[in-house]
Amino acid sequence: MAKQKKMVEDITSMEVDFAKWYTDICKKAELVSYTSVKGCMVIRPYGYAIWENIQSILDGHFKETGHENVNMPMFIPESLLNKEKDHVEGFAPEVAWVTMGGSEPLEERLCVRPTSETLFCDHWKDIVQSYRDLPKLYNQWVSVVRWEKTTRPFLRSREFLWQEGHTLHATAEEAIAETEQMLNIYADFCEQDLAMPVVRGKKTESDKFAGAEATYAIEALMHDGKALQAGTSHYFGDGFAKAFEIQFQNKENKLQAPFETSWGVTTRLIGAIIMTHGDDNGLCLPPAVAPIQAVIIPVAMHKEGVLEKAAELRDRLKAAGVRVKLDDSDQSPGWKFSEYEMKGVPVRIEVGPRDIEQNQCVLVTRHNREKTFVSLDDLETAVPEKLQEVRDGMYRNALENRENKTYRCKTIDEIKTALEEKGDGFVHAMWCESEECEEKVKEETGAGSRCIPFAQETVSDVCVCCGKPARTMVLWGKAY
RNA sequence: CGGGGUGUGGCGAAGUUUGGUAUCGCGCUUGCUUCGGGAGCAAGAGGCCUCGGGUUCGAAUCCCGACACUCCGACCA
Repeated sequence: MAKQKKMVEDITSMEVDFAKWYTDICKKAELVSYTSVKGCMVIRPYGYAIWENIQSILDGHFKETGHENVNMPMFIPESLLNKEKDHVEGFAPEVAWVTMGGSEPLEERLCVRPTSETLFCDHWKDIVQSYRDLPKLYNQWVSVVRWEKTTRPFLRSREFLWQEGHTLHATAEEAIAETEQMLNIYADFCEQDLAMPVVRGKKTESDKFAGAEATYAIEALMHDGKALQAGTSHYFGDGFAKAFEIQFQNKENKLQAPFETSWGVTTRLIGAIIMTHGDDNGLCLPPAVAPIQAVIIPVAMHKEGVLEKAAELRDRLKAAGVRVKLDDSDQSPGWKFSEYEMKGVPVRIEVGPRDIEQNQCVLVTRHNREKTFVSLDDLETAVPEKLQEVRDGMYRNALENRENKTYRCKTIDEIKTALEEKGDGFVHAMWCESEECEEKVKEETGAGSRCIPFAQETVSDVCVCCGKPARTMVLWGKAY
């Protein structure tokens, strides 16, 4: 893409300072605002509307696959959190504690949920007796708290919004299938609706969720070459069930522990959208989740008939199912062009007296700024077509960026050279499956193991680190 | 949690070295003229200078402390 003239002077250029560019977008596009508590942010209406769209699409998929929504309390008694050993050890360093009720100290302190496995287990213990009670396919849309040391809007905040699915099954096979199904729902959603290519894979032993038998994840590559985990799905085996004494009678009339899964995506997805698609003019939103899919900007709107025509177009598009906004505020057209570009609205529609005379309007797509003239008669079909074009174009750009920044390396030196010369990115390299080698690669190159991709390829026969026979190909990268 | 940087109307900054009426640009309000890539003129409104303690006749400015933001590492969705 040709280098575009920078129109919004207030946004720091990506190339100058990517981190500052990111926070500029978050503030200028009115997605978030800071509060007086470190790491806690206001998600403003425009940012929250993106989340609502993410929610409604995913929630639909959850319901289609038989899940029900519930709501668990936000407090977990310390004794409950302590029941699964690996789980506590994983989360203890970052939980917030409630120790007082009013002015009275509590008998037992309560943790503000960092995740709710323990609550679901404690509940299931009471309600599951028979194989007929299974499976339990639950989900909740809530916020959780993790006392992070370094915080950034959407990417790492102390309180964040997410959905956490928790399911309980009679057999391991069924639970494993559930884990895979949910990972695929996430991956398809990211690729189709967020126009963001992801790598599906399994986390290494050292990187899996606290208490899990296996953790699966989708990994995306941001514009600056850093990796971002966009969603996870865990298989717990019967470890939690045993720790929490959940038992059911199977068809053979024997007591048995059930098998469990959990899976989640968070508001971090909004950060992923920003860093995958944004440019120096601002946000660029995938049409499926854009709060405004098309904005109508009347030109010379004081002239007779312009506003009326614009309002008519708005009503027609609304009836056609497009999330459309008519901006009839008294800012100049040029100001509005920049404003909605910064806010990432996928399609802009310009209508002025000249257009009306010729029964046409101008459609401009955000991701490439291409202009096309369209007959007003065809608007209801032309706009949805453009939205699809934007999604496809955004996906192609993101995929191209990822391909350009994916390196295949046979030695640690090759990794170092690639990252240094071509910039941060994904590295495909072989691994012997020893934790020492995993650790050493991270220490020497800065790139940790992101996952073991399902789509394997053979870069070499030997481990990138120790030279012993390789067992798997790992996706490496510097992570957010 | 370790190391740097910053904190002044909504936003971005000057002023801090050398203590003395809080300044500029953008934005905001009102009016008129404009309108196909951030319009022009005119008149206005808006500030316990992050917070808490000191020093001083007097503190945005000096001293001590807290908090927040931010960048670089370690940990993490």
